[in-house]
Amino acid sequence: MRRLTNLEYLLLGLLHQSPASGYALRKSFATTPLGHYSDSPGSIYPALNRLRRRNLLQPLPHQPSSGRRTLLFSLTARGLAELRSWLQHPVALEEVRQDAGGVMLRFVFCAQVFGQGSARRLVLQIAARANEIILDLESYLRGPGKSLPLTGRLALEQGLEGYRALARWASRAAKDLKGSST
Amino acid sequence: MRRLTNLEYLLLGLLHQSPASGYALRKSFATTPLGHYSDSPGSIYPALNRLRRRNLLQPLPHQPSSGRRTLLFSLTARGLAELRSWLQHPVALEEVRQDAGGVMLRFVFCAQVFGQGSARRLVLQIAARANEIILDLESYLRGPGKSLPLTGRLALEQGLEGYRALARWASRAAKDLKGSST
DNA sequence: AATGTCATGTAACTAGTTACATGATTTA
DNA sequence: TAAATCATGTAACTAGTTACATGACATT
Repeated sequence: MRRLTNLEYLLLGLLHQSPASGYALRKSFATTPLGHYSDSPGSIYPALNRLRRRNLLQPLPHQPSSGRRTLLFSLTARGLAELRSWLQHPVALEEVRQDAGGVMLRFVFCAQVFGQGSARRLVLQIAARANEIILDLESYLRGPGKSLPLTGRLALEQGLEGYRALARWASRAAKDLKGSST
Repeated sequence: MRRLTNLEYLLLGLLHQSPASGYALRKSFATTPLGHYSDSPGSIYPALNRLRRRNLLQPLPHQPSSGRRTLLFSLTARGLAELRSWLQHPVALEEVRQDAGGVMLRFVFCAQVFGQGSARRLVLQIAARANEIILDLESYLRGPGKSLPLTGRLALEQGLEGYRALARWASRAAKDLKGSST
C-alpha cells in the first residue's frame, strides 16, 4: 500500500486532536498559517474518502435531528496506529532535503501525541540531519562548486544558509522543550 | 494558455546556454545539486515535447550520419521571449512564500540572460518581499500566535528564521553582484 | 424573496512518478 | 558475445487544481 501524503497525515493529526467535519478542516486550513495547504473542497473531500476507504478514520454516527447533514470524522484504531508510526519514524536526511514541510508537520503533531519529550528528540534528529547536509554543501562548495558561475554559487549558498538557520532553530527549540512536560 | 512549470522554465534556461539533448539534460540534473529536479525520462521527455508543441523550442537538424539518433534542442524566438518575460516578472510576495525554488531558478538564469545587474535587481526584490513576510509573521506571532501551542509557535518561528536567512543572504548577494559586470 | 453561508461532492485536467519497452553502440 | 551505457519514449497511476453542481439553512 502506498504511503500517505502530507495532506493525509495532516488530516489524521487534526482529527486526533478532535473529530471534525471536512468543512471545519477546510476552514482551519484557511485561517492557520501552517504550511498553507489548499482549502479547496477538491482536495480535502477526496483525501478524507481515501483515508476512510483505508479504515483510518470513520464518521461518527451523529444523526442530525433534521436537515443539514455534516459528517464528523474521527480516527479509528488503525488511523491512530498509522499516525503514531509516522511520527516515530527516524528523521532521514532525504526527508529534510526534499520535504522540510513534512518534517515540520511531524514536529508539530509529535508533541501533541507523544508529549514534549518526543518532540525534543525529533528536533534533535532534525538538527543532526541539517548539520550533515551543511557539511555536504560546504564540501561541495569548496570542491566542484568552485567552477560554478557566481549566481549558481550564490544559489547554493542560499540553500546552505537555510540549513544553517534550521540547525540553529532546532538547537534552540530543543532547549525550549526541555522545560515543561506537556 | 497555461503557465509553464518550473521544470519547463529550467529546460528553457538550460537550452538558452547551449543546445542539448534530453539525455544530456537528464544527466545534468543528476549531477548538479540545484534544487534537484527528477532526472527520470518520464518527466523530461514529455516536458520537452510540451515545449516543442508550443513552438518554444525546436530540434536542430543534425542528421546522424549513421545509427544512434539524438535530438539536440534549441530555443526558438518564442522560447527566448518566454524565458525573458519570465525572468523579468517582478517578484511577488506569494511567489516567495510558496515557490522559493522557482524564485532561485529565476535568479540563476537572470544573470546568464541579462547580466549581473539584472540579477542584482532581482535579488533586491527578493530581499524586499522577504522582509514583508517577516513583518507579517512577527505581527502574527505577537497577536493571534500567542495562543498557539508551543510546538506550533516554534514551527512558525522556524519559518520566520528561514525568511530572515533569505533576507540576509539577498542583501549579501546584492553586494557581491555590485562588482564585475558579466 | 433574495442573498450568503454551511456542507459535501464530482468532472476535467495537469504534471509528475514508476516501471517498462526498445534498440543502437561501446566496452569488457 | 555479453553487459553496460546511450538515448528516447510510452503506459498506468497518483494527488492536486479549478470549476462546477447541489441543496439546506440563516439572514436581510
